[in-house]
Amino acid sequence: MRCSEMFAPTLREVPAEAEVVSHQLMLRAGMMRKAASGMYTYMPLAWRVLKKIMQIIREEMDATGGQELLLPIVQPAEIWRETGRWNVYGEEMFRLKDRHGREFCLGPTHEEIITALVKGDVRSYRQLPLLLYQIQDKFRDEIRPRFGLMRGREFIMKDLYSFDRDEEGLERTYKKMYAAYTRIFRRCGLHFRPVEADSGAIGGSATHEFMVIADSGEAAIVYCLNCDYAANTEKAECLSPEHAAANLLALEEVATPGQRTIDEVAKFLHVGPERCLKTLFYAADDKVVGVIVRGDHEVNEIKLQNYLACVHLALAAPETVQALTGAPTGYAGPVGLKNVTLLADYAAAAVQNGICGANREHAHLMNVNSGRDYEPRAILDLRLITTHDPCPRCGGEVKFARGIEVGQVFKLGTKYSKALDCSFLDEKGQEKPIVMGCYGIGVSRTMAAAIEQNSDANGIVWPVPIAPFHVIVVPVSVKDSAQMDMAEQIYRTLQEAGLETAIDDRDERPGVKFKDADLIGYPVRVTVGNKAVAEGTVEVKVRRTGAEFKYALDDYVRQIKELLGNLSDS
RNA sequence: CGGGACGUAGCGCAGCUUGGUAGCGCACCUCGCUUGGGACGAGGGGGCCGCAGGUUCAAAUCCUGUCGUCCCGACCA
Repeated sequence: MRCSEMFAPTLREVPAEAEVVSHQLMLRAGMMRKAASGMYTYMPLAWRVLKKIMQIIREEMDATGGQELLLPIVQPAEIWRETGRWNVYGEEMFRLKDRHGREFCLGPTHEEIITALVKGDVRSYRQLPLLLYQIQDKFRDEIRPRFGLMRGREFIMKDLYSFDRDEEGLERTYKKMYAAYTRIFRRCGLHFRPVEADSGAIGGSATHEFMVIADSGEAAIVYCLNCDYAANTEKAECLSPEHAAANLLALEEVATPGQRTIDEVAKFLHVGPERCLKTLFYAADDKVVGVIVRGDHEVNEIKLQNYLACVHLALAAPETVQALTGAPTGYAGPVGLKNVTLLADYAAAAVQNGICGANREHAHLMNVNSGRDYEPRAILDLRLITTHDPCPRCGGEVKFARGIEVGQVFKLGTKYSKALDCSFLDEKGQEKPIVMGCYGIGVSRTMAAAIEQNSDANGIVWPVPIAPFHVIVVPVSVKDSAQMDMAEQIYRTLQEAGLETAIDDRDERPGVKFKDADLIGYPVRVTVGNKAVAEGTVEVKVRRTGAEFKYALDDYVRQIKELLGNLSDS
């Protein structure tokens, strides 16, 4: 590729709209432009990267027995109504009507339509297992698109759906896909971690997310320093603490004028926040529930929602709290509360002689004990894990990290096959629902995640396997025919050797070309200037390390290949 | 959906308070000069100031509405 012909308009300045580094650099490197909020055009350089990522995915999916197909983007409402998700998906789904007034959506995911397909054409256990996948654009009308490709409204996704005859089959498929995902992200050159996750709206049982570790990630994960446990904090289990016997003191009301928050109350009464009980009220669909956690803990709404099996969950309005407790927010407590279901977190119920709101303004209760002073409907794990918690597997120390979710593997079970009546006949002629799994990879997000993880002050530092080109040849002056002849010669030779090579034949000053090369992130740069011509050597600079080498004319191809190989391994 | 901010040339911005018909840097075009990390000189092209109303002799500037974009939030009483 000749840079003089390449459509990759680079920008010196950072567009004001870009916040995260991947977004800034892709705009600056001339890789993408915005069409609308959350919707982007992928320009040639980005498309080369995306094709490489997709190629890696295809190879690994095919190796696992997957077969690629292409499903419609526009899907009829009918099949979504059958699974109940036409309503569950809510505002996040792009909806449209055809000229006859029939309803459709732009596919946010494809479980429905693929299940409908398989239902029509799979009859026998002999046709199972079946692994079908597709790579294409998906649409989700995010509340708030942000961070460029990280959370777009149109994005490229790979989805594989598996159809097995039973749970054992699903388990085998799941393990194969998990292994394939590990290979895919490793091949992309990413630093990542699979974590246990919550299955969320899609439903199903076991699920893992593949997280690219990056501080800009939207997801918080927790991992154990001792064993290989790692989980999304939404999912991470908190163990029930050991119950220690203690002297239960008499309940006592104290005046706490103007002290509303846990911090204020704890400081005012000279106790740690772990002695306090935080009582929150949630509106769960059309009911209200009270949730008690320790003062230094936070409610995990995912766990709460899963327990309640509700569709909508949000903190109750202050007026609701006032009506239930008879006090303004800040003075709520479980003691004496009627007419509301109370749930307590393990750690909260274990607090002895604790402190909580008295359900009267400017007053709190001391020496509150679960079982004596209040009786929750249930005591369970309802909070977010902290770094003070032990690893739920081995008891070791846990740490937090942030991650970008680039892939997720799900055991769906029979949720969709039952809803859509997708079944097969086994050897005995018995009809059974197909057991499903689904496995997604955010392709465009993976590209962004790769940049989040691989950039410096000068621009992108592509991992070799997904770099748009391997090598850029930069003649210092295109007006110098000796330089140009040598550059062209090297360019042709590298191409013939199978390396994806670009030559910056633009009539620009060398500084401009070097800056652009760094920005775009070619892993290896060959500079052809007077020195190279005079010495008859090939000057090579490695983008990632900045290391420079001089190679002999009869050996540089091998050397560059070796360099690229070493870069891929690290 | 709530809060904040912003829409002026491809990009980054000034001008708006104190209305008088638009400017700077980069990019782009031409010529010269230059060529090892975003040169320099000269000349040039490009904007109905997001859009629609209103006020006014006159609106980028004031008012109203609307659309778009970005950030924070939609959570811990």
